[in-house]
Amino acid sequence: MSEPAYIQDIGGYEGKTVTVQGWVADKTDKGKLQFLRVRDGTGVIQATLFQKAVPPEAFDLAKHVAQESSVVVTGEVRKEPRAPGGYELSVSDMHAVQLARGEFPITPKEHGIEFLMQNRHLWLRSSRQHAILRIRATIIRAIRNWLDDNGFLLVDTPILTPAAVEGTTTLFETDFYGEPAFLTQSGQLYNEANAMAFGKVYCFGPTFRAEKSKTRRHLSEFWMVEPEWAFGTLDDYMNVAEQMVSYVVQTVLQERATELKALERDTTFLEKIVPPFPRISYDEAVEIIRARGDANFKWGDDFGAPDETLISEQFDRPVFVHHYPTDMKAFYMAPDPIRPAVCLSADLLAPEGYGEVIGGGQRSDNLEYLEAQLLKHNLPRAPYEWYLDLRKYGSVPHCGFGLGVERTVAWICKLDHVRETIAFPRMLEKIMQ
RNA sequence: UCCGCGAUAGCUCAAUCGGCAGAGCAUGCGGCUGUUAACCGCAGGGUUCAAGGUUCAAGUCCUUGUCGCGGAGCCA
Repeated sequence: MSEPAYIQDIGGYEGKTVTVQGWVADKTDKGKLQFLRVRDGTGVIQATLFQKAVPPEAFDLAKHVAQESSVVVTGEVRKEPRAPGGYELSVSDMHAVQLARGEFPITPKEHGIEFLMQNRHLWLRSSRQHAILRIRATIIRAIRNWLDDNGFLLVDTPILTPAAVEGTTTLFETDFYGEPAFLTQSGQLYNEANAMAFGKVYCFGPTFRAEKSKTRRHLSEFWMVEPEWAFGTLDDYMNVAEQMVSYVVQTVLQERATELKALERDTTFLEKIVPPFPRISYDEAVEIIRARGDANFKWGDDFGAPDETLISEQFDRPVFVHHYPTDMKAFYMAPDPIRPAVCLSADLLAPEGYGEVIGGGQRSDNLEYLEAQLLKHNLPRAPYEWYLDLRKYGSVPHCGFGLGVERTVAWICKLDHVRETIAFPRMLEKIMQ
């Protein structure tokens, strides 16, 4: 038996005979000549079988093998400009591991989204999904690398939580030994405890929101990275976030050019993603909306999707919108000391209409203010007692933010919908595979 | 939760005014030594989402329901 090889390394085997183990992605029958496109998860290579060059059983197999049958193909690696990828396998022998039973649902032709989502477990085998999920993996690795290299310690926060962080209507409830427990909406409050212990920390994990949101930017289960650090201010947060996001985008440009090209992503937009990012206040954002969109937009209202698009369209880079009205944001956001009606928060809006990819800001370090905020938001004190402790024992200014992985992937890949950015999306009231 | 659109062959879709259920792709068989969205020929393939109603006649019109898609609100 010849040397086993992965398709991604095939260029290093030119002139040698190798064995590729994979699946039949596609084929062309030319009579006495068969072309198979074989996929092994690392890539696709064209395997060419001439009738007189292979055993009769192998040729018969190639002629009749159905799409997505698993096969082992042995042949000589040849440089071949006519083949996709530039290399081709001149097959000397081939056998099947398992012949696909019946027709593979996902053909090289077009399909509707409903059908594709029903067959998500099989759709993952297609080249477009490969490109997206490889870029996702690179984005996650780049985020981790940047944080690890910049002094942030990974301290993961719990997924099962006893109480709501920001209200209860959007929580998934579970039965925890007979007591209600909720799937986490954010690691934020725990992050603050960790930041007071370790200085600079981050958590990275799944997050759950039972929101009745049925849009192209919402998932019920999504991944979020949340850095949090002591002695950090609103400006520090924006500096860190723009460095991290720029690093992520540049890493994808360097390492995933093939995948971006497969997605037909215009990378000129991505190449511009370098610090500094423009920063505007909520007040200024309202002016933009009033001037170019809704003239009657009320100060204190949250931005809708069209408003966010309008704002982000004014810039060629992601834009921070800071100093939101205090009443609009979570109870723990620090109010501006000079103008308490606004708080030291900022969201990062991605370009090209992708909306909010980061939310964050400076947290209040004041015990009395937080006690008052709990009352104002009708939150019970007992579950937050430990959180208030953080303001009793060496409270310091601190800040942090949360970046939504799926929205970031959708933006960088320029996808219509976040459902393709994760292998098995969990969407509103829908859980299939 | 609200608004809009849709459901016909395995898939993507067509079917005029209410009048014989169609195409392309996929599949099967045959042909072809450079295909790569191949090409050429032949063949098979239908509870028109469900239930009810109007009609001589319903894929088409009406009612209800189910599911899907798009958008809004809310959020990352």
